[in-house]
Amino acid sequence: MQSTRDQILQLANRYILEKGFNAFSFHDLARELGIKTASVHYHFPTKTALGVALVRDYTHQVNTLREQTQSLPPAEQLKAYLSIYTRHHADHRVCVVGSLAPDLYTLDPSMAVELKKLAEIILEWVTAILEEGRAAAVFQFPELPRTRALLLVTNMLASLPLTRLTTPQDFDILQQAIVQGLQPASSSNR
Amino acid sequence: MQSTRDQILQLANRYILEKGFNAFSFHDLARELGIKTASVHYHFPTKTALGVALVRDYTHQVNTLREQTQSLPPAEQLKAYLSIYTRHHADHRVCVVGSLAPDLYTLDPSMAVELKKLAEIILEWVTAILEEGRAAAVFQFPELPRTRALLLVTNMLASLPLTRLTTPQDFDILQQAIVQGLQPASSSNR
DNA sequence: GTCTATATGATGATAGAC
DNA sequence: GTCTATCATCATATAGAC
Repeated sequence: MQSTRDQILQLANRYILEKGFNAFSFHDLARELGIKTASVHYHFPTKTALGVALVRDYTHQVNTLREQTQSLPPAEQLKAYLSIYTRHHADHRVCVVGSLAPDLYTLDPSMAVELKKLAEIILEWVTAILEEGRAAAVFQFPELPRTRALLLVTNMLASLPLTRLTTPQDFDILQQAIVQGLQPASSSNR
Repeated sequence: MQSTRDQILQLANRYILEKGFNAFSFHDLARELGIKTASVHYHFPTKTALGVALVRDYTHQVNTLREQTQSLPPAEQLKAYLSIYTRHHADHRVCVVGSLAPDLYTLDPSMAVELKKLAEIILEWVTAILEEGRAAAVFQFPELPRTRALLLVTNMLASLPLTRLTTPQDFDILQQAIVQGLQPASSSNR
């Protein structure tokens, strides 16, 4: 059985990833959960408080996934990272960073801070995967690991909104190209 | 002298790229232009009408830039494309697609249609640049041109929101890596 | 083209009863 | 924890005068 707090968090997460932080209200949450807006305010005094809790939650999930996969081979770690976006894509959603970053200047500073932390955590994780993969000779790339991580993360971040405009297949094409681009190449690489 | 209509369009464009479509109102526009909301409604009956005009405007600018640069060498054409994002980055803005695509499911269908057209136009343009560059042996890459265009465009789309979270220098690092990654390589390529 | 005035509904948030 | 009731504010939009 899920607490009301968790139900609110989960539903708000869905709204943010589907419509954006500025396009849902406490009334939307209350209606869908069969409660009143005052009850939502009991669990989260302000919308900003809800937003902060949500980003922290997401950050925690990312950290957990990293820990759970850190002893796997680099290629599997990368798969785990990419699987986040595969799931979002299947649900026609974008990711938290992709949703909130464009709205950054409309967010309360307390939310912005959490979002920046999340972005750093993701970048650091991907950088570490790439470094380990290159050291093990299962990945090959000419850039600095962090630079390649920036390329990879921006690919994934934008793949979700962009392929809602083109075609869902483009998402699979993108993920495949990213994996192949890291392959130690016979002759030419990505 | 700029018409009121054009002033509204320009200001709305700024708001969308800085805060998102769902985070500015006709009152914001009116206040900053020293007019009343009813006057804004005279030029654009609905917010959706304003949004449609805005995306069409942006599409027109992209088309113009493509035409103006189509007889230049591929590397210069690519620079022209990348310069769009360089300018947005300097202004702490995202691009139209990067701003509106995450909000897609909150937009009126008439806006969504224009946005999808814009995305296709950009992808087609970049694909053409990459094809021409590879034919002229100034670019090298193993993917299909359209696949590489997807990679390149997602890099640029997400670079603007993401580097507002990390550091502005990351934007330059990204653009440089993209250009270098297309270089016909001595040994290893991107 | 721009204004005043107004309608209508949504939004974030709070006080206090149960 | 959840409710009713209420508030102030804001948003989109329209009618009609100037």
